[in-house]
Amino acid sequence: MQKATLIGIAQRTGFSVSTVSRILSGQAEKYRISKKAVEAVCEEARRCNYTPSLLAKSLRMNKTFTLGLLIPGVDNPYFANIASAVIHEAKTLGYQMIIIDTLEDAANEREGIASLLSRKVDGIVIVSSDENADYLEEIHRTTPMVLIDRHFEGTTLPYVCSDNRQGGYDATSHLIGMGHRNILCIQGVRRSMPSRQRVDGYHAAMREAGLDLTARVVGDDFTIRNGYLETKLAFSSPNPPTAIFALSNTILLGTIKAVHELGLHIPDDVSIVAFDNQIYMDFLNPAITRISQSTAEMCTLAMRILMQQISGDSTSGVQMLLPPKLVLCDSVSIRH
Amino acid sequence: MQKATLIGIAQRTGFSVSTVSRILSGQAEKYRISKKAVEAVCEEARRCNYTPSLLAKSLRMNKTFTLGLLIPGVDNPYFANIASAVIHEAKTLGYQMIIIDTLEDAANEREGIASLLSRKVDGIVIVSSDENADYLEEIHRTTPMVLIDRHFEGTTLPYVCSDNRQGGYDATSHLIGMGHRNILCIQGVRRSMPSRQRVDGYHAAMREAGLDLTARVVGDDFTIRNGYLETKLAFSSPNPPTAIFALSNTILLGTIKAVHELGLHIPDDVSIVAFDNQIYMDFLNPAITRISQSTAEMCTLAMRILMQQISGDSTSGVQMLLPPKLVLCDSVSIRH
DNA sequence: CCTGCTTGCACAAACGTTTGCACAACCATA
DNA sequence: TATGGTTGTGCAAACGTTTGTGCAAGCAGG
Repeated sequence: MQKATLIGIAQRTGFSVSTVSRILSGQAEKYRISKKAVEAVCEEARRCNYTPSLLAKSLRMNKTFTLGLLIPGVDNPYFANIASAVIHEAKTLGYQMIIIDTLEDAANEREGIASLLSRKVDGIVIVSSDENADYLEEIHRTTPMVLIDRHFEGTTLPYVCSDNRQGGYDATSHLIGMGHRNILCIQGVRRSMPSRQRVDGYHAAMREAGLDLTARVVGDDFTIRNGYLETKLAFSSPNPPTAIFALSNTILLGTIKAVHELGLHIPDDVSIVAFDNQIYMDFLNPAITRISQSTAEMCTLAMRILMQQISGDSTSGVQMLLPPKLVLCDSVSIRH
Repeated sequence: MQKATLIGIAQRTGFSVSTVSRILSGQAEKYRISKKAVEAVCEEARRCNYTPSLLAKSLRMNKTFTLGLLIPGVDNPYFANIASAVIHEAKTLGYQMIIIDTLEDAANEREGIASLLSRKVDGIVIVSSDENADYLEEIHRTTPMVLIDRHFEGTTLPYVCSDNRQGGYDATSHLIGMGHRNILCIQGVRRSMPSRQRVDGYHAAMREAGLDLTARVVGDDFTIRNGYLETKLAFSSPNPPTAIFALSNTILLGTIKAVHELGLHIPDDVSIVAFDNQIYMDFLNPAITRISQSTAEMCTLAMRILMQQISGDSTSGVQMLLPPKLVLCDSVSIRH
């Protein structure tokens, strides 16, 4: 049986394994290997369709050219964007990605990380669903890692996230500027930093406008269901909001569904601002005013930070917040 | 330096590598290893935080517990759905997924496959962007593989796809049944089987209704841009359609944008039926009548087929078409 | 003819596992 | 006292690479 390995080729060409290895890894002239040998080996390699085993190579070199990405939900378009950007970035850097969907569950996350470590990935990119950073800090002592989208307080872990507080503030200020006082804020997973900071920004803007008392924050999930439920609840209350700040694209969809069912119109009956910038938001009628995060840039920067760690540059601990952008559309009306 | 490997543990506990291996891989009682040994080894393994190297294990066992998924675009929500389903299915089966985004490009696809083979993945799931199946057939001779969503003619490669012809037929029939005669069909990537078969179904329905002459098929891409362009073009023609059949969710978005810009209303001025079932379609105003594919089921079945190949059951060559479903919403009006 | 440099290649260890085989020690039976 | 089975463990090969070291042959200069 013909084996398409260095050993097989060595036997069939009569050269040693080391020579074959050097030739096939492009180090022929560095080791001054004869033309004859190079040709014979290449010829045979082509003939038997040689594919180097990255497994063996990785074992020997202690490098896998593989990275891990953990995200809370591939199905959420926002995270799909992140996955897409990370995959492309990785490819241009010569890496392959293993994707793990943690479903917003810390246990899944840990299990996933264990699996990645066992596979000796060269680095980990993570949108964490964990409550605190201790576990990750521990891992980071031995493995390159970068947080994306969600970070932790008081940690030295490198991260690239949006300035969510600013985003929350901008969105709320915009609504206030348009004359709204009774603004409902529907948040995502409470423990997550993005949600907390967006809410912070919301509160800051409300306070600044002397609206502390009318501030209302509800919900606890980045899901359509959550947006739907909280919107319905709010409008069955004695004092329904004139505007809603939906803290994610999924929450937005739920809100819209509820609003439609209630027979209300956007923006005449209720104004809406959402977080995230999904393409379909342009096609909703009306198009949704929103806070756009620069996902692509976030991923590019994160990957750069990861690569630095991998290549051993000790300039670790880089932490960045990217400014979000208010995108004005047609879902906010003036309130007199 | 303390090494967290079998060898290290063996040295530190005084047992042999083989004994340690058997203990740590849960074969202790099979080999009748003493309680004392088991305890000592487990203790030490815990202490030094032992993580088995899947690299070494894979090399030895010739099995990586890793699969590859190639898709034309993670950013397209339809493919994101597929990725999500495949990842979950894989996880329950004990596999990890490497995701490759081919961007609808055959060269990327081949490169990606080469990379996967080099990593010795146990199997490949693929939504192919290639023109024909020759290359894949070649690979399939040595590697378990299953096609998803897109298949090829006259191939023995196993696949699980939607019955796109049926879907195209159903969508078009529905429009015809509602009184439409001038129906524009905006297709996706022409060479892809889904697009071709949906168009086939469209033609069949038109022919059946004696509308061969008014049939019109345009476009060549599963993108928003394509939908937008072709819709604009169609409405600048002397004989604009009364209904549009958009062959994907992305094309639909482009069409909607164009329709809005043209100041037309759905469904009063123009009726629309789309392919794919994305959640946001429910939130467009009006909600879009569509042909829904059972993505989750498709992936489950595909993974089952793949697992059969991996476990060596020679019941290969399973090819399935799943029936799509017409979901009636509000984007089609009656035409008298 | 001896020395020393270049050229071209081979040997063998190492990476961290799994596993077939061997084997010593012990015990029970004949 | 042999014989034979059980119990607990170790040895070493194998998986497919990379790479430091060694070395023989050829050649030039003294």
